[in-house]
Amino acid sequence: MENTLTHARENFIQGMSRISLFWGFPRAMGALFGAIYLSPEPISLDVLVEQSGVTKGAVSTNVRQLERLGMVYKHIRIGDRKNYYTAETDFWKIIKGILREREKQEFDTALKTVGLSLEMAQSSEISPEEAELAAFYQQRLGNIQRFFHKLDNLVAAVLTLDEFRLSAVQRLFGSEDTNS
Amino acid sequence: MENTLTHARENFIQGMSRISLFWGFPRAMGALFGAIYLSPEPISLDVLVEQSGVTKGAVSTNVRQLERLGMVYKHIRIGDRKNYYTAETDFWKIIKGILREREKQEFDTALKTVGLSLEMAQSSEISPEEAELAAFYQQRLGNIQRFFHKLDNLVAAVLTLDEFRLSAVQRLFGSEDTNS
DNA sequence: CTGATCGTTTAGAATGAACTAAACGTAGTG
DNA sequence: CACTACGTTTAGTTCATTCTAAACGATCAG
Repeated sequence: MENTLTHARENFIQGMSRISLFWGFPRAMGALFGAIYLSPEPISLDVLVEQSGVTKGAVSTNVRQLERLGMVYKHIRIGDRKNYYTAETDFWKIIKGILREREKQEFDTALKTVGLSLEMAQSSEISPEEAELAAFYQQRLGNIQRFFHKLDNLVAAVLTLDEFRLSAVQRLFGSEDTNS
Repeated sequence: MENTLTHARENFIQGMSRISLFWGFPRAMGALFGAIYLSPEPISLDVLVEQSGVTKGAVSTNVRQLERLGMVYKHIRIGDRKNYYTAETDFWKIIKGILREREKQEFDTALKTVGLSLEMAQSSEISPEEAELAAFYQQRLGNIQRFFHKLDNLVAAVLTLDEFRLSAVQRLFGSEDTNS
């Protein structure tokens, strides 16, 4: 336990918990990914329990989430009832997976809602004395709708980038490695 | 209440609540921004209470958050103790503000944590029999550190884009307005 | 068939954030 | 100087999510 590498791992796992939480995932998910990522061989559920400090049930649940997001992979060995996990090491791929998973879907419902309000504001049942307000609504709702479309397209565009083009884009803008 | 425009507004406010929640903000924040955004004139706190269905205390708190994020502006009228608010309509500016506010800071702490673990893994106090594992840790931690740096730079790059260049970038990739 | 060892599921507890309601302070008004 | 009309703060409650612990079911070994 007073091992330096163990400390490094524990610190990393803790950091990944924070990050996970920040991105709206359960704390345990980050911790588990951290542990799996720092395992040189496929890691089993019981070792995960020990290294991450998460109970068995939670490990079972959260590891499945990770799998669903394409962040880890399950390995089954013949004649061995344990499950072993390895981490996806292509982070860019992970990001893309997550964006696809949640951002996309949420964007659609957002657009649908704004669209509905916009339709209402364009409705013919609006009395003359409200015409001015209706025009204002139409303008504002139209603007936000266009913006969401733009953002949606931007995200979609980013999703088409592969690792190679990503670097290219970054070089395009700047300040690569200005520190340390 | 059976007014069409009112329905449009209520639907929009509700949608903004969802979005707010999704981005990790309180539900009330989105609702309030929605109400302010759809007000043709600077809107006062009591009207906000009425339109958003949020209580006075919460309005006071959340509206200040919105102000801090640069999403709304406070207007004071001489000889009038009420506060009036208007919405920032440049959404790109808003996004940038939010990114600066949270993403940036969180990225820094993430990088610091990974850096610390990496240092530990490079420590000289590591026994020979752990050398192999240490090398593995160094590799993995180095990789994730580089990735975070890349991502950080990417976000920073996006933050430098103004409305004009943004459109240019989007046109660069694609599918502008393929629907509706 | 029995026992042991897995992973999964579930019911309940704990945690933390956000909302409500009410008290508070303050600034204008008559 | 009261009185009223504001915005702010706070204490307590509600609510949703996540974690734990334990029961469960299934699979493999002997």
